[in-house]
Amino acid sequence: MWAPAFTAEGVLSQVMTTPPTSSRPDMMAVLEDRGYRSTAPRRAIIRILEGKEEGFTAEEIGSELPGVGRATIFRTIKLLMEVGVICRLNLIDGAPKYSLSRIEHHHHTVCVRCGIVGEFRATTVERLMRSLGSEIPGEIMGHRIELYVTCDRCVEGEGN
Amino acid sequence: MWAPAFTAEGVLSQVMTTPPTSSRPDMMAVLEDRGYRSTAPRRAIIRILEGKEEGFTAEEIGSELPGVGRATIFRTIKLLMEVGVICRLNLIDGAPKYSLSRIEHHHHTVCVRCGIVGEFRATTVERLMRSLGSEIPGEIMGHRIELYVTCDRCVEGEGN
DNA sequence: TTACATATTGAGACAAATTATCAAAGGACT
DNA sequence: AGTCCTTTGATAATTTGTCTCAATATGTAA
Repeated sequence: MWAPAFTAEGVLSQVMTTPPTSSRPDMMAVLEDRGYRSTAPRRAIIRILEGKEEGFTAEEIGSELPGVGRATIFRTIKLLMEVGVICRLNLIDGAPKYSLSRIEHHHHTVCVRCGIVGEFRATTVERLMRSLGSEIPGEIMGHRIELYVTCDRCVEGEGN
Repeated sequence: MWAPAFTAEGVLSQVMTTPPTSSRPDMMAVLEDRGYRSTAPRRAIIRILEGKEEGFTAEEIGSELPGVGRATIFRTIKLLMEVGVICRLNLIDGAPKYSLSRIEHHHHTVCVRCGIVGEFRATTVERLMRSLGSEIPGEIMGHRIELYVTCDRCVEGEGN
């Protein structure tokens, strides 16, 4: 068990990494607000997700919850993405991973070695995106930025 | 058959979209330079790829080349990615798609409706990435930016 | 141009990540 | 409790790749 890849520290509005304790939405409440029912499997999945600070895979959740069907795991993940409380990202090789969305709009860092996921938000990024908008044809609907890094932890443990 | 989502026009170093005729590397030559053999299946795949202006899927290539084994399609795509002449990107839902790399380093626009892919390069993006580097823990190894848009064509044909 | 060592291919099994089907079970509301 | 509609689990099917392995094609040296 270890601390998240990084925490906010000395960074201002420019670049803002997420402290692990930043407030998260009550995921079940969000679902209920949208008319979805509060069921035991959903609550179980959400409870597991709440402990995930650095991204997770569907398989990971599944194996922590034998008893809950695989299809339900995927259905719930999909639902949570729809309502915006988790989001999907891709490792360099395209392998899927999910992450909690604790701050409105953000982007991810993914360690190319261990796959650990971090979040950051930078107002400059948003500003840039807005200005790109006027140069690029079509209506911009959204964007995704993934920063591939070698996390501090992997840099240190280089030799093993 | 239709024109690419957009072409360079009135945009300078700031944002630079790719004109469809921009010079592309001779993909087979690139492979040979790396010691890979020039085989009939590889040449066939590359010939198809050369006609793809807006991104393609592996399945698409496969169905245009019955006769070439599925494994070979994937192997060749992988090889071309390794040598850097094509790259992989993800649709909003995570579905994979590939695109020719006609400019060194670039990013993609993907239509959320029709999936058509465009490329752009913006020096501002690179500058931003460099500055993010100093704020984010770990060594930045690379990044991926995808802009999800509704392309002009889909905006027009709204009602069908 | 033949001859060989090795790279490449195609078929098909296998794997991972989802999605679809459908009958059974579970919530919400009266 | 009863009803209606949502959700679930099991399992089949799909999609996107990778692996194995025997058969074939290439590049190069003779």
